[in-house]
Amino acid sequence: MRFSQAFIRTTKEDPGDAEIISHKLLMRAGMIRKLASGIYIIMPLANLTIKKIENIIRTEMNSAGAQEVIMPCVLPANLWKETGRWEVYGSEMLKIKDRAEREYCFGPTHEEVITDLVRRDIKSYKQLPVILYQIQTKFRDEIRPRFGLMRAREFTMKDAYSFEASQEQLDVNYKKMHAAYCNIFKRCGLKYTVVEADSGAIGGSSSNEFMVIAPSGEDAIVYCDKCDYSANVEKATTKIDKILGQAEKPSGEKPEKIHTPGAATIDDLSKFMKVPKKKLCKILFFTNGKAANDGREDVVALISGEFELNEIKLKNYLNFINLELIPSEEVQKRTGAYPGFGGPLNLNPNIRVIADNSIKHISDFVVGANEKDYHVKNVNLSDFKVTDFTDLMMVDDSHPCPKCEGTLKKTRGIEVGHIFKLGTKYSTALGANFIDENGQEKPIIMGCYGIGVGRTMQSAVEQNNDDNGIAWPMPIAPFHVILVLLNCNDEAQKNCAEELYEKMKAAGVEVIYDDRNEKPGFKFKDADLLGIPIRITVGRYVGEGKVEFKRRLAKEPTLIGVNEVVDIVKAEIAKEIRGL
RNA sequence: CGGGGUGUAGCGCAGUUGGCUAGCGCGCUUGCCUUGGGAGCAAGAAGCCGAAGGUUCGAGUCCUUUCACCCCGACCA
Repeated sequence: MRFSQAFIRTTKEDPGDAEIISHKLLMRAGMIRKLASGIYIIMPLANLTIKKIENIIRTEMNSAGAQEVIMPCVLPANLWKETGRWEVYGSEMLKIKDRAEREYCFGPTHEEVITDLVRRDIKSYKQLPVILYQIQTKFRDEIRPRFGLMRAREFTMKDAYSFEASQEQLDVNYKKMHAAYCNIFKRCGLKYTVVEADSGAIGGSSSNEFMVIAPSGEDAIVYCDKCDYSANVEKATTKIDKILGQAEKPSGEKPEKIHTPGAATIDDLSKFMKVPKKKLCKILFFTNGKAANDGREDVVALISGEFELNEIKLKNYLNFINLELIPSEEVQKRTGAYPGFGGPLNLNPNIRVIADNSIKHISDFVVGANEKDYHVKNVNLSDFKVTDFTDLMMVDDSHPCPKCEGTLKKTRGIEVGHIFKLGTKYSTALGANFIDENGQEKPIIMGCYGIGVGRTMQSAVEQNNDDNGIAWPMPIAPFHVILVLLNCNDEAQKNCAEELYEKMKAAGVEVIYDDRNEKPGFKFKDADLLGIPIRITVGRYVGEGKVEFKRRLAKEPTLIGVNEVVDIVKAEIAKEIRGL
């Protein structure tokens, strides 16, 4: 490709609406353009990278035994109503109607469609297992799109679905997919980690996320400094007894009301009463948010003041679709607690009280008195009712590893892939059954596996850049080589560059040839911004039969012979693409 | 949806207490000049100041409504 003819427009300045480096660089390099909030145009240069990522995904999926299909992006409502997700998925689903007022949505995910497909065509265990995948456009009407392709509303996703006759088969396929994902992200040149994850709205039993480590990541993850444990904080656990110790025997002293004027937060109260945070009982008030006459349920959550409450864990435990805080002005009426000075004593008798396991590890603790400016000390578990104990705590940096004697470290990640063991959630809902070897009808067991293609591209930029621009990993670079002709008016240089361009093309090297009549500095800046891994500069050494070879992140170029260029370049490319 | 902010040329921005002809930088066009890290000079094109309504002799500027976009939170590949 000649740069002079390429549809590439770079800018010197950062766009006004980009926040993170990868978004700025993709915009400045002219690789993506915004059409509307969360809706982007993939420009020709970015498309080359996208296609490379897709092909890496394809080869890995195919070699894991998956078969590519293409499902529609406009999906009829009836399937979604069958599984109940027409309502559950909520306003994130873009719903549309055709001319006959029939309802559709723009597919946010494809479990319903693929399960419907399979239930029609698979009847016997002999047809199982099977894995299908597609690379296709999804639309999710995100509450808040941001960071360019990182959280777009319209985006390209590779979604794969596996169908099995037994849990063992699912385990095998899940492992295959796990391995394929590792290969994919490795080949894309990403530094990533696999974490235990919450399965969220998709559902299912266990799941893993593939996280690209980056400070701009939207997810907090923890990993052990000694073993291989790592998890999304949404899911992470720890050893509470290593933090809090075992509960001491209650002192036997009676609960006693204490005047604590203005001490409405854990920090204030801890200082005021000179009691460690862990011996304060934090109380929070949640609801599933429905209207009072429409199945609304309020709950009270308790946790030691040492910890933060993990709302995801609570939401999952309660099996709520929605979890929100009760507005503080309504807390008293609905729960019997006084906000700021709330406690588990004398709550409304029919309200559910869910306590974090940490409460079991403390004794003679302090709770709110449900009265302004008062708390109660010397309280123990026997003094109030708890409906259920469960794990509700938010694991944090330096907490103990749940699996070994190590310590957890916290960092941030970008979720580029997510794999789930779905089980029979969708097959049961849609009646996707098969006959097993004993003639018994059973629901098909399923797994599903997603990769954000655009997000993967942008993550690669987020991890591979410097002050001058992008530095693409070789396997996903839009071009491997940028050939820079420094002075268009110099016949010797021009002839040399033209000849090299033709030779490289003939040798199958993916090369962009900067033949524009611009000054050298201008061209170098663009070459760096675009992030092409190898730069060949045709300049002042042409007379000596030499040109300059420079890797994108190298400080200085090295001189190589004009006749060596093709071989050197090909070797360099092969090394990195094969090496990964 | 709650909170905060921004809409002025393709991009990045300035425009004060309302004032006459709306500016700057980058980019774009033409010419000259120039060729090792986003050169210089000259000439030029390009704007319904997001939209609608209002106040006023007069609105980019004040008021009302509305739309779009961005940031912080809950959601996700």
